[in-house]
Amino acid sequence: MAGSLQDIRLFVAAYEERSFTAAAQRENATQSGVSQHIRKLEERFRLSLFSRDKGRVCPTPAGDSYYRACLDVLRAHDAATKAVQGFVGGLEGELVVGLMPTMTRCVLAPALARFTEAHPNAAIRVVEGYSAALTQHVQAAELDFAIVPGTAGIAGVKSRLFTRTPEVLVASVRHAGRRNGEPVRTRELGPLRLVVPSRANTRRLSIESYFASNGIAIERLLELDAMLGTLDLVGRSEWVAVLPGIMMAADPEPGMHVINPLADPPLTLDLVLIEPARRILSPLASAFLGLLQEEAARVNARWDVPRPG
Amino acid sequence: MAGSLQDIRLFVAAYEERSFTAAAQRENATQSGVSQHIRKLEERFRLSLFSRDKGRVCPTPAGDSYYRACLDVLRAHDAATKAVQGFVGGLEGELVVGLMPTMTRCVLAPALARFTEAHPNAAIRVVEGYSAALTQHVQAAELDFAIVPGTAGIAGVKSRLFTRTPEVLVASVRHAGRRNGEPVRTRELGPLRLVVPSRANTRRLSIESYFASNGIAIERLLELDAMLGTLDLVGRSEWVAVLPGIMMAADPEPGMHVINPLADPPLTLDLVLIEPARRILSPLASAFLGLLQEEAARVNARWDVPRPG
DNA sequence: TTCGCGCGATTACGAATTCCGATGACCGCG
DNA sequence: CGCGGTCATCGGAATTCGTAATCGCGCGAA
Repeated sequence: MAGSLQDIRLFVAAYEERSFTAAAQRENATQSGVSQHIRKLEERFRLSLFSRDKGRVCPTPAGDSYYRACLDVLRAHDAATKAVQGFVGGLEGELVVGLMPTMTRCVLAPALARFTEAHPNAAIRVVEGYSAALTQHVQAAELDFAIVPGTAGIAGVKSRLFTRTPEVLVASVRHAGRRNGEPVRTRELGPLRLVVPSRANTRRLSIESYFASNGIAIERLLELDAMLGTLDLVGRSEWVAVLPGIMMAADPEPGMHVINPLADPPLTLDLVLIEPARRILSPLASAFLGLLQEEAARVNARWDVPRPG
Repeated sequence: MAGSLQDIRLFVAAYEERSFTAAAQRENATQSGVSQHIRKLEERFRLSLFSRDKGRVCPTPAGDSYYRACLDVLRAHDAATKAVQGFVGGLEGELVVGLMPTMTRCVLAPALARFTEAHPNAAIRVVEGYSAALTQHVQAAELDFAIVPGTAGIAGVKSRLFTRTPEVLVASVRHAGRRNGEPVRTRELGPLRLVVPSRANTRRLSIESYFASNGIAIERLLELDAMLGTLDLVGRSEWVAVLPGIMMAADPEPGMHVINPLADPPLTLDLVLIEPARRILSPLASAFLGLLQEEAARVNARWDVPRPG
């Protein structure tokens, strides 16, 4: 009842060769097969595609028209095949990972680009969130894994160090008297207007204790959980913030911020990988994790202090 | 090895329904069949088109891409089917007819238009020629039929009257003092500069004898076998010609010629249909002949003289 | 004219494919 | 834990497909 591609292939061959026999050879079939297929078409359409008299086969007007249309079909089929071939190679499957904004700002994009390139037929979904929400999702095994700030162990969640990144001081280029990139000594810091995350955020505690134990005066404290808002405020005012270096490697608005790693002593942030304890990382998850780790290392290298000697 | 349209149909249905079972119902197949077809595709491409986990099928990126390409294939196939459906109805076959210029000037075009409309899948070829050549081709059975001026019987050729058309006097609108269309009496004709066909043409004899037996003076005689040239010459000079009315019903350059049927007595030309004696007219040939005859009658009516009373 | 020769149509039969129905595994839900 | 839904799988039936052999026809050579 319904047409098949073989009909069309053989018809096209017969049309182009002007011979059933030649068409059969070209298409690795037999003259009889070609004849049958074309007869099937003619019966379905209730009209003849070829005129067979005088020993030669030559197309009728309907055959001419059908031939041109059939070329489109074959071209489309070829295109479909080629389209899908672009997805071969690489791993397959689905992947959902949770990342905190610290990771999504600089590291995610290049890792994602390499991942989709290497595994075109993998479906990946990234959810951005803070540690509490991400940990919860990992517990529920709704995420293959997540990257969060180092925390205490949690039931049902397996964790290990993902990377360590220096915390950096971020200030406006117009108000800070420092050169971008060079380490800043704590004793050189005057009284600061400091933007910090809320107490729900793990980093808040370490930042406060760092400033306290190094005797740095804090002129004012502003609690802000919005990362984009923090960066904007810092860029336009005398407020400064302490942020993970891994997210400040590339400034989307160059020249707006001055970024200086905290040195003497340094303050670092540990990012840990958490995954559902009951599962093991899928090959796809491992692949993406590897890429994330490579990109994280590349970005962290930006803040490597040249050692003396 | 090679893809089939059924693969594509079922894949598309499964993609759109997001369910093998629903796809099977839609395509009048079984869930098992759908599953097998899609597995076949996936094995050929060596990648998965659907992700089957958690009880639902959802397309992979490759599946998405393949789906879009498959729509093009199905559209193209539909277009091919519809294209050929435009040719159903009417007769089929091949037809070669021979016509003299007398027929091709006014009668052929409308007959051809109606013919191709009514029999879209028929292949028709018209060869233009003069009676000798056409008769020869009919003898050789290379033509289904031909229309030629009435002649004596010829071996191997069956003939019968096709139509009778009045001969008309054609002159330049600038040199003739007559109104277009009205009959001209022989005695009103002064000495003429007359263009005639060569002696090979059947009409030459009848034209000469007509002028002789009606005592019309011929100032000069010009032998011209080129029909287009004759018309052009007549349109631009004092030369006149006698031509079959059936070919002068529509003047391609209106206002150039004055055309007057010869009356008192009238001169007419008999056109006869000739066909190979050993064959009978194919249905296609009959159909075209009928149309030619209708159009000839319509054109001849242009010269009907309103009868008194 | 007659005789091959080439080409397509037709037929019958064996092979391959497709299709179907039943069964099994899996998941979410009650 | 059973229930209803899904898809995968399997074996056999039905269909399609390819093949070989044969026939008819037109053409060209003898």
